[in-house]
Amino acid sequence: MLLYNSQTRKKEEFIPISPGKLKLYACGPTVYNYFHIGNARAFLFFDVVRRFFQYRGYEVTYVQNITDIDDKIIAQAQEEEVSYKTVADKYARAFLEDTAALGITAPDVQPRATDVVPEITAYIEKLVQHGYAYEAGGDVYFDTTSLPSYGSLSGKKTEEQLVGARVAENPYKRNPTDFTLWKHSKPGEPVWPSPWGEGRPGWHTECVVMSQMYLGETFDIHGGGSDLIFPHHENELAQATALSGKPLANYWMHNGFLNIEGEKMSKSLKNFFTARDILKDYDAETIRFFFLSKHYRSPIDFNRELIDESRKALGNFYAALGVVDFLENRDAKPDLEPGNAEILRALEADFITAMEDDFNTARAIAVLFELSHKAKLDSNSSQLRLGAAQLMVRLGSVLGFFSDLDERLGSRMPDLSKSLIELIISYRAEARANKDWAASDKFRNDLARLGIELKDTPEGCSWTIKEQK
RNA sequence: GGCGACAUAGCCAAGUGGUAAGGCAGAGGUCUGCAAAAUCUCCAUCCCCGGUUCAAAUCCGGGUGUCGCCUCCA
Repeated sequence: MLLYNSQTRKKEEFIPISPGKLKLYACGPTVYNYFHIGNARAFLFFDVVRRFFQYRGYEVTYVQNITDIDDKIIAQAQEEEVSYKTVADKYARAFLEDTAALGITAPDVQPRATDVVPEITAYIEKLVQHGYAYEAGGDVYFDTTSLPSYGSLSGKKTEEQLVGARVAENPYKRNPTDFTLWKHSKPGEPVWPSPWGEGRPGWHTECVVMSQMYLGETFDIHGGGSDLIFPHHENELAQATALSGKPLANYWMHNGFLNIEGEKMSKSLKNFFTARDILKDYDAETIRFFFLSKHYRSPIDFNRELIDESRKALGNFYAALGVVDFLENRDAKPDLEPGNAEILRALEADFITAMEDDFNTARAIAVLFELSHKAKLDSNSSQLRLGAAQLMVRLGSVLGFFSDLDERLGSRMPDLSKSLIELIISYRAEARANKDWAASDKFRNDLARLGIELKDTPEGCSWTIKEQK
């Protein structure tokens, strides 16, 4: 298993801390608004990381924080003219709803910053005691010059930061790169007690505390979007290194950004899409396919034409399932000739190889297409076709596809409805036998209007429910 | 100013030394009452210029172009 480690900027062989176990932490949302489609990419990707390790037999512990203390939440509360807590609760709930709608399995632990404030203040106290942090003007800052290794994750040296000069002047900071651990409160802001007076913790400390609480001093993978490398992850690492002298995570993984029509997504350009909005137009698996069809570290351009393409491509998988009557045969054990069994084994190996090469999901999807092709090919034995379809579903599930075959393939439809459809099809067959094409086409068109698509095959007429969206 | 990424067919996208996966779109054939589906066939020499090598999309150097981070941000 090769992973690209952002810290070393190389692909490295993955060696778990405990054999057969994966401890994974990925940064979750700050709940000040509905999360956008770019966030969705990160959440989806780490969902796939988790799924793949599980498929490979790992016992995975996946922790994702919910940041519910933050300046942006305070600002949003003022804008909506409601309480701070109302905003945090509202968007935390929306986050859970929308990730579930995207087919993302909930992490094993989803701690909230507000639940761990005492632990955070204790952590900051230790940093102060050991000389890595100092109080100034009611705030507490981390002294970046106290840690020689500061900058090792992002490759930034503290001296160079002075040149950039984009950091706002703060008279209390000893060094421009020092970052806030604790902020004193202004009137009307939510507060928690601390040795430095009432205030609230900074973002960087929340994450390091929550990750170590549930995963230990050092865990396997820490992930998030590439913009988090600096300063967020750099600062988490600095705090952890200061206190433990050990790495926070052995591997740092960061997904690439998403552009909208070739431009950076931003509210001012009005090209800002929430996942919630996109889910109104596209189903979750189409969005998932769209993201996974490109490597996770590459930037990706989001536009409707490309997602329409993804939808069509994904439809091929379902077409293959329809061809082999998958629902009726999903549990059947195909009786494969040795040669055919070997073909399927080789394809599964290809899939694993692709995924073990730093999560090459694009190549993994190509394997699914090969399986789909095998399932559809008339000249293949019915046993091979079924076996290919079953493998396609099994491997596709690792990527998060095929989550609701019953719904998608229509077997949840009440038997009465099914019987009615079959009845209409039998009338149409009668009309066709009498070469009454007008009647035949009317039956087909009327059913099509209801979203039921008929296909005449050599074995008779089959029907599928067309995707609604 | 510092750091980094990317450049493959009309579009999307794999591919880090041995002569270009896959998807979408397109063209033609088969099948079909028609449609759809299915199936068969076709469709690139990898931004430019040098270099290394028996051999490079793949390594090195130099260009050009696009993008990101350095400030809250997935």
